[in-house]
Amino acid sequence: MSEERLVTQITPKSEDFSRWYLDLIRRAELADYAPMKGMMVIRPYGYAIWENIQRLLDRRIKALGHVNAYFPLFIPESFLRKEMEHLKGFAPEVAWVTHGGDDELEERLAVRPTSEAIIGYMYSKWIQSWRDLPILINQWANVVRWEKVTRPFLRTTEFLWQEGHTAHETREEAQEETLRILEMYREFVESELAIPVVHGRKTDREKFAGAEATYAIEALMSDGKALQMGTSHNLGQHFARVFDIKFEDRNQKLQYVWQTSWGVSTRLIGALVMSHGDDNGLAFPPQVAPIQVIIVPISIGNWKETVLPVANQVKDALGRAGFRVHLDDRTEHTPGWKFAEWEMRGVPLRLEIGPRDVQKNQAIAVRRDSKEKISLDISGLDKKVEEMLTVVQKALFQKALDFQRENTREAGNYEEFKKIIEDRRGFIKAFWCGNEECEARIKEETMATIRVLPLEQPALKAERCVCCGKEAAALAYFARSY
RNA sequence: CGGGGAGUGGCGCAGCCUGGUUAGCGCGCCUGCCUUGGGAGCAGGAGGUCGUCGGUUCAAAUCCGAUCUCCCCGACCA
Repeated sequence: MSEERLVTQITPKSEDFSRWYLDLIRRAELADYAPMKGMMVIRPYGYAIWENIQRLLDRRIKALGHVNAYFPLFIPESFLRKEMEHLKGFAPEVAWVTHGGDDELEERLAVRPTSEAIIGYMYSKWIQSWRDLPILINQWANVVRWEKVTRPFLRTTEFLWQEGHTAHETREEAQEETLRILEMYREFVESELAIPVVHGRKTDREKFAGAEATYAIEALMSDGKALQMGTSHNLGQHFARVFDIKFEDRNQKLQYVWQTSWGVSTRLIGALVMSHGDDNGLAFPPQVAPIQVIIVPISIGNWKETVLPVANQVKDALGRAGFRVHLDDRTEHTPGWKFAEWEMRGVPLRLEIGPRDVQKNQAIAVRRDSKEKISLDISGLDKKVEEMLTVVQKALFQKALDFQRENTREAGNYEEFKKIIEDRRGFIKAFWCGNEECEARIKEETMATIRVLPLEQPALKAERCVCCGKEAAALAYFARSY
């Protein structure tokens, strides 16, 4: 019966993945539509996830020597125009400010779609000597891209992200930084978000406008489509030349700096929904869950005198131990209703405390991911909770990893490739000749694109391109993507 | 941006084709009683002017036009 009721609220995942995703985001109060096209409000329950992501990622960014700063939201048009390749990449989706009050501006201002231009300009003022390098700056900001098709969290007109911008003395240093960040993202997403990824280089066709090389982490969502989770760009000296970012090197020669830029966005929240959610709702990894432990008192008889005080003690104890814990002591809902509600909201661990439990000085702990129930002694509960959250975190990752492995297939020829994409989706590992025409043809005919070229490439012998049959240049991961 | 579908109390929908009293239904919400170990029950009650603007008409949720927004399918992207 509870299953039937849920169905009326959230479309089952198997029936319509897209509606399931949208229903869930609104029912769980992660976000709501704003009245302007493509814009959303991130509600407190959703924003709490972003705060957790920020905290956990910011720690890693700083551990690698970066510092935070903040650059302006507006960028003069002439700055964007200096880098035509960059401008062409973003021009169709830039929002322009043309007036200040009633007065028309002499020069239009772009609402930043990304900050390379304004940061490049500032770096040119700040950098003179090799002693000024490297510059390792990160910014937490909002950016605007006037996208034609939008989806909550996955692609919105305005979104929140973190963008790192570094400048280095040598090409090698910049490349090292680019890969160091890629690894940081991989480790962060896998260990904190419990989402397994594949990582590697993007093809020229898919790389960032103005970059020499783009690297990315990509994950498989549970509908078999890939989602780009983060990118790290080696910008070479493109922007340095345009913005005249020069320094006198150790040999007293004037040269341009070598730059990188990299970012992850609120899209990660959408990835959490699509990776771990099921027909009962969300399932958050404990590391980023807004609430890690929900306490539901079993309200029977004089529970307010007997059960509630114990529940409060447990809440306080877990709170002191550092857990994000919430006690649902509302009187207008039954325990059963609360069970279903908090499962839908993805809380990883539930503690049920009723009169019987109080008698025995115990609580019932229930995992969101497996529904497994066990009794725990209330004394020393924090240790047990810690253990269970660790187990849930690992189990979610393992489940997602199993899914990724089951849905990563090899295609030896184009017929196989097409069949897999049609029937199963998922990742396809296949060889590619390196020719952009094959890449384009595959996209045209199957809607699949090269997500990444893995960094660790097998030694090539007589392998053939899955599309044209000519000599292969690289192994690639293909998928249909968001 | 092209093709298709849709906007009616908080949510999900019916009504529209064939204009005509107080715009219905389920869930939710409020009050009371009674319940509470997997989304309880009964009784009473509040809440909408039909996305927005304009037109046709004696009369518009219903017909016509424009516009905004959402969803799906394609072309473009964190």
